[in-house]
Amino acid sequence: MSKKSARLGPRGLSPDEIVRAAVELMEQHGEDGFSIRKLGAKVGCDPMAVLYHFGSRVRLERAMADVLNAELRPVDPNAPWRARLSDLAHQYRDLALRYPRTFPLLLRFWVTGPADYQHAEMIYQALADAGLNDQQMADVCFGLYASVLGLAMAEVGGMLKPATSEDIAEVRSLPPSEFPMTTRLIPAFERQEPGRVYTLMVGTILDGIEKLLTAS
Amino acid sequence: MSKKSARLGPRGLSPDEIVRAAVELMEQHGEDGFSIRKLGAKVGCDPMAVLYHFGSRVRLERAMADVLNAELRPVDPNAPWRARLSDLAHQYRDLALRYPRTFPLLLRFWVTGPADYQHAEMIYQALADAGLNDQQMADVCFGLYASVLGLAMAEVGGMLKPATSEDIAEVRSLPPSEFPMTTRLIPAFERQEPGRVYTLMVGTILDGIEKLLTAS
DNA sequence: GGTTGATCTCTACGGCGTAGATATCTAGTC
DNA sequence: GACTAGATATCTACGCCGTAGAGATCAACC
Repeated sequence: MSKKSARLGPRGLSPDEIVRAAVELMEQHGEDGFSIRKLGAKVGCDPMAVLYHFGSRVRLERAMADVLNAELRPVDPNAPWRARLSDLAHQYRDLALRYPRTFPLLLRFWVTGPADYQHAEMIYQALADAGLNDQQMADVCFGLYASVLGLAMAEVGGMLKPATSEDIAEVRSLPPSEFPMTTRLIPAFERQEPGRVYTLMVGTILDGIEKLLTAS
Repeated sequence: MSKKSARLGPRGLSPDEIVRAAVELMEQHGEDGFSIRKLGAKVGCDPMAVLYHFGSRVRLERAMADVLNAELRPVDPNAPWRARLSDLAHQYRDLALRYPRTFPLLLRFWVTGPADYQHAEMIYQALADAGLNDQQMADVCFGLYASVLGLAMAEVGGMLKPATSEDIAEVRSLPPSEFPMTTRLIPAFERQEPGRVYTLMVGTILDGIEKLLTAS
């Protein structure tokens, strides 16, 4: 039961272990500190063994993205559609926070594997329950997914961080006559909380979806 | 008047020309075909001359992102706030379509330079005219920006493309019992139009922002 | 015990970013 | 016009990268 791979080679390497080590390496040292050679050193094998199992660096990265996607859990199908979509959106945020340096791979490979279809199915279901028509469902599903990933990326990319004193200093140096709103908002920047921005924005998008219903 | 740089070196290289050539090279050959050595060959100078002017590859990429940002034009301050935000959102989409291979740099460097502050100021103004309070303005501005960039990225990354026959075949191979919605939506996938998805989604987000007003 | 095929390692190649020393050119001073 | 100082551009070399291709190793089966 502890061995999941039926057939292992002489070295006992399994692709699963390798890709998990890859994600760990990426999280520890970031993109710049990530290479197939270092991954080989980490798992204790020749770098070419990694390439034997994955074919190329790009395909390894796809597999890494798939590892992240596989951590998403199904939403409660009995919950209201808004709760389901909100849940899923926050799961993506949690994923981004848990794997900040690997998460960007999800943007490079929009569809990483079969698991994606299951997530999409959940979104379609929720949108159908909301009452959208087929065309709207297809469009909104893509749009919602792209927006949510953009929001999560902004967070791991550092855009949603509360402003540092340097940021504030930079904003203060702007001429207030040209940037009246920006300077006026300085106190708001200092109160920036990524979680609140994310939640507010997801709620805003869901409100917009709800509006679609009344319009049609 | 045609010379914009007051002081040029012996070779006549200007950072402006170099960075423009860099964007062109990126668009022609993509990220994999982009390197400082090739850029040097393109502009006809030693690769190290490029690094002399930009310090490092990362700083060059920042400058490339800034070139794209600089192409955004101010929105009409007399237009209604929705029209202004919609205009700006579609400008980002156009930018992505015009520079599909360089555009991802905007996600790597959320703030590329001073021009960004002017765009942010426009958004703040629009949101203020809409009637949001300060905290909402700060939060929504970040969230809107992240969402719009996510949508634009999805488009250049290929997620919003109309489904190819291969995609359709892949979806058809899913068991309809497990993926009832996904299989039902196949006709909608075939009718996918990136522009419509983008417009719908931007409208949806703006609707959500409007809803914020009534709530508070 | 020998064969076979999957697994893994070794070696080498061309390309990369860039540090550091060096050359070249311009502008300013006398 | 010669001299200098500093900006501009080049040259060389280093260590790293992804990966192609050939070869070694080993488990499973006849």
